[in-house]
Amino acid sequence: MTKHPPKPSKARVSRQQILDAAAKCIALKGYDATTMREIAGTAKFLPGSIYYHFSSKSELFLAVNKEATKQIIDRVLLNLQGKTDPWERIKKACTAYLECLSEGNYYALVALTEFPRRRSTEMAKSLVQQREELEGIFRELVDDLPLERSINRKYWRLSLLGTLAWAMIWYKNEGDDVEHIATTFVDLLAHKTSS
Amino acid sequence: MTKHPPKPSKARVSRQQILDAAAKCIALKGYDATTMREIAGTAKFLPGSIYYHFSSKSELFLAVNKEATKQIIDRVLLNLQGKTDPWERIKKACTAYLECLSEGNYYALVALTEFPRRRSTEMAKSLVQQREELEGIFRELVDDLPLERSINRKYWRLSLLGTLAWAMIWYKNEGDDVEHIATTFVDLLAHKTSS
Amino acid sequence: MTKHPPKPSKARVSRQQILDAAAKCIALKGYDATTMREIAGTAKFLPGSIYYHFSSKSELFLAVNKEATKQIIDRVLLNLQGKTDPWERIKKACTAYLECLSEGNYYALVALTEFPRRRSTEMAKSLVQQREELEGIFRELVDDLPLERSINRKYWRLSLLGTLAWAMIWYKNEGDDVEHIATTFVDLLAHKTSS
Amino acid sequence: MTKHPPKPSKARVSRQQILDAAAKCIALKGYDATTMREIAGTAKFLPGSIYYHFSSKSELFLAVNKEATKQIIDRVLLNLQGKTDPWERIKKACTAYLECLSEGNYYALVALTEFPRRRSTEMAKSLVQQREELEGIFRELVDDLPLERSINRKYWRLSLLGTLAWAMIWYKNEGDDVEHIATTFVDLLAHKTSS
DNA sequence: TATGAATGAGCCTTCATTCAT
DNA sequence: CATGAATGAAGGCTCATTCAT
Repeated sequence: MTKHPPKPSKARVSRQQILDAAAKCIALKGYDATTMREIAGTAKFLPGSIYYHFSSKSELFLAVNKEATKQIIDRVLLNLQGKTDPWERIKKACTAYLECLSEGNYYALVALTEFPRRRSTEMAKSLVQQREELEGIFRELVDDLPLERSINRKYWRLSLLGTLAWAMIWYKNEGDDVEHIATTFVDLLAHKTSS
Repeated sequence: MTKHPPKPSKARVSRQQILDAAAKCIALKGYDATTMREIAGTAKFLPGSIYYHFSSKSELFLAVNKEATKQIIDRVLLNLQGKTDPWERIKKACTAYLECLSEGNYYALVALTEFPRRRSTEMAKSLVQQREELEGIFRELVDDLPLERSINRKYWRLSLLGTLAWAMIWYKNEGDDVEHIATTFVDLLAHKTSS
Repeated sequence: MTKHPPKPSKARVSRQQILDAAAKCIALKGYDATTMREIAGTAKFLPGSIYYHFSSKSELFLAVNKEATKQIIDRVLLNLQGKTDPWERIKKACTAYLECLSEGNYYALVALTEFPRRRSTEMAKSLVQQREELEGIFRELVDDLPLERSINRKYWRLSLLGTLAWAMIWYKNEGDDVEHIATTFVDLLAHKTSS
Repeated sequence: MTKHPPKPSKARVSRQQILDAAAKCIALKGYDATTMREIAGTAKFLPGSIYYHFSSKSELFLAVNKEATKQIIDRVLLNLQGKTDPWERIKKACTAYLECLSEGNYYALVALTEFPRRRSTEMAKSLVQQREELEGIFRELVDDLPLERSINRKYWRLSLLGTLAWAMIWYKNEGDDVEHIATTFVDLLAHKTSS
């Protein structure tokens, strides 16, 4: 007997539309500069309608952020499936991360550009919490690497994460594919010459 | 004949106060969430008074950003004085960069957290332009490094800049001094073991 | 042949629930500050459902007010049953009036606190009309009193009604019972010393 | 040397205009149904301008209420000047009270129609506090009356206040002058025949 | 009958900006 | 130079109401 997928009620569909619209707007203009009217317009709703699905702008934002980290994590886990070599695993994870930054996926951009520091204490806490699982995965991946004993794994990891995050600043969808870039970055830190 | 320091007219003093206040506010809450009233309040002016010194919010922001990059650049150049060894030079530059991120200097934080992408085309152009000189310095420093031929200097530089920028996310003014951190990061990419 | 009580159809029950909820909300916060959502919530309905029973907020309000005056009138008439002495009759009427103001009966509170003056002409007319029967009863009761010829019965009545209405401002359900209070008030105006 | 009255700065004038407009709107439609836009329009300001003088709708309302009680109190005290006979004094006070209810004075109407019970705890406290001074004056006036020992002064006072407050419901600016009405009311309770 | 979902007007408030003084 | 006062557009959010199911 097969398990039925949850019936996509009208509400669920609308929620998704709004979420997508919010992700796009926030990714492009930032949370503060994004208006509920814009989000509504992008989702083809009227302004008031959003509030049937989300009780406030901040709640909507938190939902977008949650979805964003979920998408990155899912992509990373997908890329890791069946891989066992530690170096290959971390390269695959980085590839996933960069794939998420490819144009068109606004969620990931939100997760990387909205700094918790700027939000209210309460929101900040939620944001940090949501991001923690992702960071945890990278921590494990780095811990599994056969690095020379003298190397500080914490800084190694921070360097890699910074390198990846910075890609959102300079990466344009032209030429170099993300897998190559990811490999190159890991190799730079791995003290190997990239292939 | 001695060189007179620029006479600190009342206007210049006020300008500086406003600039400082704006830097602080924008660093802490972001450009969009910062109001002219807040800036005025922080600088102990009334909102209208700002407009004697800056014609608009965006102009004020641009001025802050200019000052921000200037401060980083000055600090980097200061640290480079008298240094000739390429590895020492890049480490010193990184140290300067991280020093600027230390708590208390709001300017640097502005330069790193306000993404041009989010601004109008015109503002974005100005922002990118203002940051270019700083990037140029790092480009030269990297170009001067005796890296193995197989290494892609562009990605090497991007990795380093990302690593440094990411520090604003995790760096807290506790324990480890910035010089040590900077050295560690360069060594990680330099294929050396940090001391 | 027995008289069947009106069959409590589901609709009638719902109607009553909504009416009660509306009375409570309006009594506590006033018509303008009461939302259909609150009423629905209090009645354990969804907002849209109210509109099956009442075509608009104002219609619902009018229905509440009608019920409110009906309840006061019924109570007054009940208290008057079998009484023939004019002074006793008016005291009993006042007692009924004050009883209705006792905590728990939100209807009466609505009738006393929602001033027609504030409503649209049309609504105001309805409200005044609904209240007229009650006022008429008091007019008759006062007319039946053996007052000295020099006394202006209109002002006497207005004074009594004002006195009673004002009770909603200061009356707390503590100590003195309403019958005693009612008697006292009538005696004050009757030029007698209350017992 | 005469004392200069405080120079009516522009701000003070504006404040008064807004206050007057608010009093009128709130008197006619009630606090909840009155919008800041209406108040602004009535005062010939733009909506945003109000907030230069009052930080919120509720603060504005509290200011109106304060002014309202002040006006009634001032009028009462004025009418009491030079009067020493207790009966004459209370009649004069009632006259003042009714004068304030005359059409055109919207402040007094606000004070009588906006029940603290319906406001937030904080606002309610302010409202009650503001009204207390007025009530205190009437308490003293009643205490000074040579009433028969058997009469409960508290209920006597409450009856008079209710009688006066109720006037706002039925009083129309036609015919009978307020002094006559006030006298009549006091006489009704005073066990005298009105002149 | 009742509900889930959407509507669009309207509310309180804030904002960057202006300008006479 | 700086301010007090005003502006008017826009922002987040709520509301009475509707209607297909």
